[in-house]
Amino acid sequence: MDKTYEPKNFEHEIYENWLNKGYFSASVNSDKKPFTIVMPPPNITGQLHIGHALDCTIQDAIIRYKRMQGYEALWLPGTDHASIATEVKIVEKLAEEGLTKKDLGREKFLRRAFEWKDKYGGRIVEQQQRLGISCDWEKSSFTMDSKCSKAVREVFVKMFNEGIIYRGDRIINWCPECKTAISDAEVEYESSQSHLWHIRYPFADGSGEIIIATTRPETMLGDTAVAVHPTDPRYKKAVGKMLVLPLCNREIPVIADEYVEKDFGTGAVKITPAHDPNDFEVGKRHNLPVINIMNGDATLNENAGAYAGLDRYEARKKLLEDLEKSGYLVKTEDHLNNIGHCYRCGNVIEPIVSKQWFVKMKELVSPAIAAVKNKEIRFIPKRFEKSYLHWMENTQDWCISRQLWWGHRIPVFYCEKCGNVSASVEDLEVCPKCGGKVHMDEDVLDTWFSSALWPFSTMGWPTETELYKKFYPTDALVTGYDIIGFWVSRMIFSGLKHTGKKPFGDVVIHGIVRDGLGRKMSKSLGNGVDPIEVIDKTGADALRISLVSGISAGGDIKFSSEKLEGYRNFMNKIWNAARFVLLNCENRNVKEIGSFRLTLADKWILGELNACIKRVTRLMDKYEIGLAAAQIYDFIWSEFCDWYIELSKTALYSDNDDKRDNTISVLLYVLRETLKLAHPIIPFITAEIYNALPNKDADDIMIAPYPKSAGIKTSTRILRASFRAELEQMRSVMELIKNVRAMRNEMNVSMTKRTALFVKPLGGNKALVKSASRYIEKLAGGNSLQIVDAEPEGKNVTVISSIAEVYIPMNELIDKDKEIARLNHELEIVESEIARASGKLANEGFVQKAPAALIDAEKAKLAKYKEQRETLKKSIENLIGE
RNA sequence: GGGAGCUUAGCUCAGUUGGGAGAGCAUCUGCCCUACAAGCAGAGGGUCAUAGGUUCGAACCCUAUAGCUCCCACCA
Repeated sequence: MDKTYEPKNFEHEIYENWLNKGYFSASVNSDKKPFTIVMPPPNITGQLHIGHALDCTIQDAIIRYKRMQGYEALWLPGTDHASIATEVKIVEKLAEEGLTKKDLGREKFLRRAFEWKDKYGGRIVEQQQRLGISCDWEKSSFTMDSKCSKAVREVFVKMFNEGIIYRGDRIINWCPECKTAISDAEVEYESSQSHLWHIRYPFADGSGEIIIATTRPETMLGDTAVAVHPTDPRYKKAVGKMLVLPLCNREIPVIADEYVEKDFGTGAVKITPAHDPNDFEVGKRHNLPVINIMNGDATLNENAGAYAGLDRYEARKKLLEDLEKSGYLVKTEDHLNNIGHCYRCGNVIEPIVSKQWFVKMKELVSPAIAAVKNKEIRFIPKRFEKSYLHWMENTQDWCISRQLWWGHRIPVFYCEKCGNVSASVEDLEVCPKCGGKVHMDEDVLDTWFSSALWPFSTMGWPTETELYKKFYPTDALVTGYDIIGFWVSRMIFSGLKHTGKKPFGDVVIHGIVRDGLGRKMSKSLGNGVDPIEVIDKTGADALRISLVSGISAGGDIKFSSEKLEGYRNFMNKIWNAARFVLLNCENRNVKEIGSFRLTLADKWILGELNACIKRVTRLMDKYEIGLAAAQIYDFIWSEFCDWYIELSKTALYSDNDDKRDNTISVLLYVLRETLKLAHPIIPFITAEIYNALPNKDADDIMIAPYPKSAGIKTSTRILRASFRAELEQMRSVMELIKNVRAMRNEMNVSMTKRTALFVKPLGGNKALVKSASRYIEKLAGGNSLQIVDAEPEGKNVTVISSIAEVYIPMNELIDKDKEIARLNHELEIVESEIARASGKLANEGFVQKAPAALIDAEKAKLAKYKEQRETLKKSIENLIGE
């Protein structure tokens, strides 16, 4: 092994080997219980960012864990065509060449898009592989490949025929730049300083006027009413009367509707059903006409009369001038309001009435709500259930048509002869009704329409493939909380509706990755992190574990170079620990655990390992990867390296071959199990070291059995591995050692200055102290150790602990006054402990109501501290008396 | 406006069913001791946001308040 950890030297080779061996591919013929994850498909718009790396790491950790536990683990990868996002990118690129979509035409445009997909889709796979993820590449899907497209068509036609998909007029968000409808979720609101214009609308009978307030005066050209609140006394008499729309000379009624807020503006609001979603609803309630005044490019149309042809903002300006001239404009107020922008191009969106395709949500939502409420589908953490239910309960019909080219073309065919509209899985040439010529709908489907089918379309549904039969429904879905509404909810109702089964059981939600300052990573801030650059620098494992550590329960995660460096150091620590073990293996006879007598330290580390396995398993089962990682970190660094390796040196550096064989066998065993424990999170380094082990229990670590806390399995039996008594014993030995070390530090006696140690065991701890004496001597800086019954003659430094007192002959190196001061400080601490414990025991309520075990423990502590108090007092007296 | 979450050491966060406040980083002290200076041994540092309540006992449970974050809806 190299002296320092150099991930570059082995990560690639290890990954190639995994691919060649076919370890990632799941078999439909296996007898093993399946465990399935489908990957949330990254958009093909570009390269992966750090958020994907997080998403992938979590999934990979889960799938590797399950695979090692003996499941037939399938992780199905793929990519998403990302209709609007990709189309925008391609249009941008065309613009660089001086071309437009129209110049190319639909067919050539799509060819370009597929070229784009091949290029960027491939790049994404390369990046994912650098991360080391173990998905079944051969089963990889793309939302527009033939099997996914087939599922899309099947679903569309089915829902069309059932009347769940319908075409209708609705207010949709129109992006005048992208020239397409975008869903509500794709609108981003930005608060901006605007104006509230007050405009006079006179009554038709000349009996006065109503003043309305608006932020979008140009839409008044499409007004078909003015609404007031039914209980508003100011307008009580006005309801039912007619108003003359200024500049248009059209008459519109005054209506009463609860929607109006009395306190806003003037309490009277103009109603423009064609250009405002709320007004549209009001219009429906009152049977108002709908007048659309706008073209797709946000210029005004012929309904705008004199303003036709003008851009929306020019029209606003001119209209305001005209209103002012003719005295209709009462006043202009400053007003802060939220304006919707297209999430892709940033243009101000325009609510417009238009003909679009919709999915009727009413019947779809109730089974989807029930599946979560009756715990068939579980959100982890649970609180996201509320997000989901809230979204589901408030969702409106889903607008699924987009005026784009890149995507699944809507499989609807219009007969030019008889006007029949039909949906078909196969392309139609002629009308199925009259045989007349048909043409296909020009629009494509919302990207999420195909994403919604992802858990089963990727497995070949509607065909009952072997894959589908074995692996569907899937087990876990891992994704960010930001797409619960967009995606998770739609997969749930789609799965239930089309396959009759829930698409997955557990929804594991994680947060988003932020920078060190807690800001979202974004291009404009320039604080994004390229996972590949990080991997080049520190290796994939360090990236993986630093992403996953510190995340818990759907919380956001901060990513910083300090954190990354910390985990890179951890990798180095593992590397060197393994090097230590392997270097000491030479010429040693490796034995099976259980075939020789274990020392106190051996039993202790095996007990700690066992406890660690238990905790890690429990956490992994709860998808708490971050907390599991923390447990592993702690065990490897604080217990295995800092203590056991140090303890093992007393045996390893002795000349007793038996002891050396035994110790190296324990070291190897613990190392191997620890590597397996950590492998799901840090696959490369664990695999590289595992390959070098003389005690491998599988051809490759990724197919080795995951450690179990049930006990240590040997060839003949299972050993109990909790070693509870030894854990306690060793911990008190460690406490003693630490106390001596702390004293040395305080008294400026470096560890290199070895001293004699006189140890006086307390209570029944003589045997324990005796068996641990070599450890104490070595780790507490002794050059000799003697077990005594009383403090030796002469000046000594006294160190107290719960199992023993340690006396170190004081030579000229240690100052007497300083030692007295130190002991007095110790005494203060002990006194305060005595006060605390006796106070507690003097509390009647505590003694009566607290559990007996707790009271006993408190009494024992009190006794121990009292004993320590005596020791300290005596030592101080001795020193003063000298 | 509706909903969710957060507030613990200088920073980033853990803290399982209520039972003596933890880790990493940073700071300070001392160490190159044959795995590792990307390291080792120590130390300092906290009114667990605030105010009440329940309890023998509260970081944890309940109520209110303040500050921050996110999601949803979007008021003309």
